[in-house]
Amino acid sequence: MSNVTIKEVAEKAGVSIATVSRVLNNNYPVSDITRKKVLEAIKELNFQPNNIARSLRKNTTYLIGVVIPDSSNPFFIDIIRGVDKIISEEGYSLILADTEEDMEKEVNVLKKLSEKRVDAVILASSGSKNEYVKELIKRNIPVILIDRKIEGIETDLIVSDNYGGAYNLTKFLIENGHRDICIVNGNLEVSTAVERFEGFKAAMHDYSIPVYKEFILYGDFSEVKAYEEIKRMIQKGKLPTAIFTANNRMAEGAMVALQEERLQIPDDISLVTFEEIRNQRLIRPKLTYIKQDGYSMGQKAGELVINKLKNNSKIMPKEIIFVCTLVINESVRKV
Amino acid sequence: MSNVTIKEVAEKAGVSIATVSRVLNNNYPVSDITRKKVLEAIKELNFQPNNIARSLRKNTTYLIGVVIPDSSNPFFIDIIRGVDKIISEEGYSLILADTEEDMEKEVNVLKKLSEKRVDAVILASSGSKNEYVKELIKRNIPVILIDRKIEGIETDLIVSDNYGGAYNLTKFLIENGHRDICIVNGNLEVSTAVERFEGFKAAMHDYSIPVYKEFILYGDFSEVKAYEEIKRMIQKGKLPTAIFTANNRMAEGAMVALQEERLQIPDDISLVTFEEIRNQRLIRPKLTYIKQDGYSMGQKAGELVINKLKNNSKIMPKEIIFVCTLVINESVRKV
DNA sequence: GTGAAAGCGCTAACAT
DNA sequence: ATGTTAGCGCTTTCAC
Repeated sequence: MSNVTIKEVAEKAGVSIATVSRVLNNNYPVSDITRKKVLEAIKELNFQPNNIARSLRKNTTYLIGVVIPDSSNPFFIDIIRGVDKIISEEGYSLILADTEEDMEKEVNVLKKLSEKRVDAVILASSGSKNEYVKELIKRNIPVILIDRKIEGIETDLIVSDNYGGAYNLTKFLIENGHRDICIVNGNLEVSTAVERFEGFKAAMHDYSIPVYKEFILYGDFSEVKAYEEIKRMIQKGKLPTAIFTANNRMAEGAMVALQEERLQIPDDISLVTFEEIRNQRLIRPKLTYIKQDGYSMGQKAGELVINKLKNNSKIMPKEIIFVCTLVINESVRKV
Repeated sequence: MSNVTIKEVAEKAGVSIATVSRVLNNNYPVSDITRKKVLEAIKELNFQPNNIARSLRKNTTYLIGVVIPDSSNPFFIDIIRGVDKIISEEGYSLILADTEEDMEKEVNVLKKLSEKRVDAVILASSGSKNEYVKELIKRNIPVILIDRKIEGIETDLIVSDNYGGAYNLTKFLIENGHRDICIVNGNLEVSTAVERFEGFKAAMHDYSIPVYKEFILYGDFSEVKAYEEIKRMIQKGKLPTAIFTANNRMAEGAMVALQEERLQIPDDISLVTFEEIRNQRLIRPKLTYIKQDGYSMGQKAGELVINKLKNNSKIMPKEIIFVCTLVINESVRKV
């Protein structure tokens, strides 16, 4: 039931509150003897500084908002872990918000974070348009975009090379003789989905392979939608020789669908995906996929934020692109 | 670069700051005409209330700390999601902290949360002893323990029936004819590990089956430790007919170890585990396991917290036990 | 090296 | 229904 303040400490130590503040912050000269008295009083009273008062005064909360679209996707959890690793060492805490791929929720969440006066926001957006982000920047809250771009926002950006990765993944299929390739897209309101689709189309184009409309499936990054779309395609009867899913969750949905339809990977159909699925090592066959490094991306975001906050730097916004590597396993057959 | 305050709004609207506060909080009568003026001024100035000032004044932050031991374990992420679901609807934000099964980190994290004046803490502890938690409670910060108990703390508690679940899981093995059963324990400083071990031993005892020392493995809930311990046991040459791992991560480690040693589940050896592994559906064989409901546990924790905060209730601490169900799949052979 | 005092932006008790 | 004002707990400028 205690709520000891600096004032009580000052009284107990027989000094002014200013002095207590000085030993607390260690930023002004204080004689050894008074310092000792103050520290003793702090210990005896079990005093704990009130960071809210400090925040009000200094206009900084040591809070960083991290906004992700899907906390059931381990990729975003990796990002979280990377961010936390870096910022917690510097005394910051992480406010986590999951928008569930919903732009309306995203705006509400950002508003809430802004009112709570977070020092910065790291955002993996649910769309490619979000005017409210400009509001944050105007209010002097640095925003770091991670994984997903937003149109018309000049700020730091940390992304994977989605285009290049998708291109290489498609190329790998083509070089293995595949021509009838099905792509399961993510939500095309999101930059990563668009870029992966573009990379796919570019590779097909470069090898002069037609892209059939019935092999372009429109998913939304969720497992269930991918599952449904693939099921529907199969039941229509015309099958591709290979499927490319635009993220890990949709690959999981694809595997379940193929399993249910008794289509063997890779004998009956090949499957590749962007981003590793969970427990890859225990799943047969192991999928050929494009590896992203969410943890490092998160760390990088953390570093950028800290740097920005410490140096209050008006440095030019950085754009950091993580190269993705192609990991070849056993889910592609030569045709 | 803006930082509009209530004062500027008041000036613009030609009223006092108290009136602005009143329309903001909507808790005192204000005439329609003044309200309209104020709202207009707010809109025009793009005013946003400063929650730090409000927090200082009202002594509440609408921040809830959630402390977990391992954010790479989807069970704890489920808990987070459940908590977030409930509290975000009520305007609260979630500060996430991962202690990585490290008690020292845990204490530091709690200290930080306390200084940041979170309204409550939901804690899945890394150990069964944590004196600092008492400190929080003394400081009037409600603490809800989730998943893991702490000795000598009188507070709300949300746990699985670890003892019962482990008992039933062991019983299932026994009823399938197994006698040489190996258990891979979690960190026995943690209540869940102890209770699962106790449940295991009780079942063995009830069926008068000896527990051999060489079949008691001491893991720490991590995949790698379980992997190593099982490898070591196998290489010693004496094999059980079944293995019981005390959590999902260790089951994953076990599967990798068995895979590498070319031991087929369940033909060469049976495997069961507490808590579902990731992507269970895609892994052969599907494991027989004890299902926990992290999401519901998290929701329950959220509800308890909200209830506590809203009613400032001095209700007796609740102890909520989630029954665990045995899910029978194909990883156990009859012997 | 230390103290007095202003003030961060808000809420709420007290006036009117 | 509205205004005045004290004060939440701290930091920091200005004196001395």
